Amino acid sequence: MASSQESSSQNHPPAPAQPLEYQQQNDPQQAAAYPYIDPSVMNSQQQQQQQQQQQQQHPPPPPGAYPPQPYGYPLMFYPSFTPPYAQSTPPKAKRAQVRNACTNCQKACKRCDEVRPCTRCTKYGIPNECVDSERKKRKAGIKRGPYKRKAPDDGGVSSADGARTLTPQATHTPAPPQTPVYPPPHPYYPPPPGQHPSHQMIPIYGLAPNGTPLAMDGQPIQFGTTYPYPFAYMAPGPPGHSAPMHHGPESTPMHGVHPDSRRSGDAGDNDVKRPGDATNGDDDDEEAADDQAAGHNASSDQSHSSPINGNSHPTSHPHHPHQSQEHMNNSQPPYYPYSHPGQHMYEYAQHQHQHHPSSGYPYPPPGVPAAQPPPIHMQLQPVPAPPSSPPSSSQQQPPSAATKSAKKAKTAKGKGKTHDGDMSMEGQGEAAGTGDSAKRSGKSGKAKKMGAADEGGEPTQADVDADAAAAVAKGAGGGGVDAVDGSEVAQDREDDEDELMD
DNA sequence: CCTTTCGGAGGTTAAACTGA
DNA sequence: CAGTTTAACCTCCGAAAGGC
Ligand SMILES: [Zn+2]
Ligand SMILES: [Zn+2]
Repeated sequence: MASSQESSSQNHPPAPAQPLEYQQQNDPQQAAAYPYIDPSVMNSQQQQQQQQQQQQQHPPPPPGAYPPQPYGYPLMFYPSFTPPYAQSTPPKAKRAQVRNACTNCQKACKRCDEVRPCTRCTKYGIPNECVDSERKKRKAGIKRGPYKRKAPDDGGVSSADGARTLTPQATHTPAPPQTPVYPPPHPYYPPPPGQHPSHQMIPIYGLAPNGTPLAMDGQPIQFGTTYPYPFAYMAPGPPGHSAPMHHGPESTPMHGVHPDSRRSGDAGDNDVKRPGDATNGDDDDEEAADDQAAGHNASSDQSHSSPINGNSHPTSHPHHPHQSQEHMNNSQPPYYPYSHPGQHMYEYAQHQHQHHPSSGYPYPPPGVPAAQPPPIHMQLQPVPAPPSSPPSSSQQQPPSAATKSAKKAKTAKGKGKTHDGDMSMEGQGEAAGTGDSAKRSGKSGKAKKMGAADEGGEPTQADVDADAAAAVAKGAGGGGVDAVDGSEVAQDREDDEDELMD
């Protein structure tokens, strides 16, 4: 089964009507859009863990329990959820995510895949530069408060100290007393030990022409009212396909938290204190510390802190403030200037120093048809050097390189976007990052297009040409990105750290 | 129009806890 | 010590800003 998809599917209810991107997974030709992760690609540990998780959450249905699915993918619903097809905007399927993006993709903040060289690098003709990004080891020794334990009976979660938290169901379902109660379609699989009945899943055997989910008996499953057995339990997809075996809030790693409420403090229980809150040090403090490290003052950060996150957003995602702060643990020297109190210091750093490598990449390289990428497991062979592309000696410049220099110049100028404070910081960062940009300079500063289209995008000829040019420019230098790229991140980090030290 | 920026949603998984 | 819970760490989508 698709690794990331598998495990991640626990977090989010895939939509009955699969968004195009995700549907494409069924289409070998478009598999790369949302890569199907070949099990063979994932390491045994992954598989093991996934299996483990699956089994923890729900016992697999007996073989042949379900008739063949008209759709290879699961359909499930949260309680009281208006069926997606009844909504104007179908919910998004869960996003597939690789375990570890390659450095190029990471820098570009673009989708990578499990194979190496990754599809993207391959497409850009820089397979040899495709190396796994380094993953930071998780901090150990961080104390947490007592864990909440699930209360099997009431659908609630009780904390060790007696505090109670609502489960997703409780949170998202008003649970009107007079709401009709439907018996679970038969067959269904009993919830795992200790799991609340409301977590049971309904097998959906298909969809009526109008999109109504059908139970095994062919009868439409009622939605739109509180449904006691709201979760669809999708039968496994056809052989060779990765149909998640289970879904639903309970199966998410965030246990008992609706996917939409994962951000702590959401789900209406803002008062519930995370265990970490008690022991982990104050978020604000951390942020402040971070700010300091970043040469900021807290207030400015605050001001630019996302309107959604911190300040005005009515339905702010409380988790985000937290998420952002998690990067600011003062116990750990920041790698980057966190001019953004927000999360994604990684990406942010990238933005600061690299200006989206992606934009520097020709996509696909000249001469390479922009057609559908092959399925991942077939993407191992590097794209032959594009005919029109001069750099025969070296590969094309990675997306990053081309744009970086040009951009850096810009940014350094103080080109401000919306957040002045940030920008100023960014400016500093840029300045500091000069070394890097210098390294990258010498390449054409021409910015290329890729942006939105990105993975699936079709680069214009101009882009391609530009990239080619860039590649040439760079190619002369030899070295290639791999030298630069591989160490780029580390280098950047070092730079940043140095800055911070000051 | 195109590229870049970056806010932030969402996924993964290892460390902390917990109960047996 | 295995199972559970939590959050640290990470990916990358997609809208908005800015430049040409
Ligand atoms: Zn990649
Ligand atoms: Zn790669």
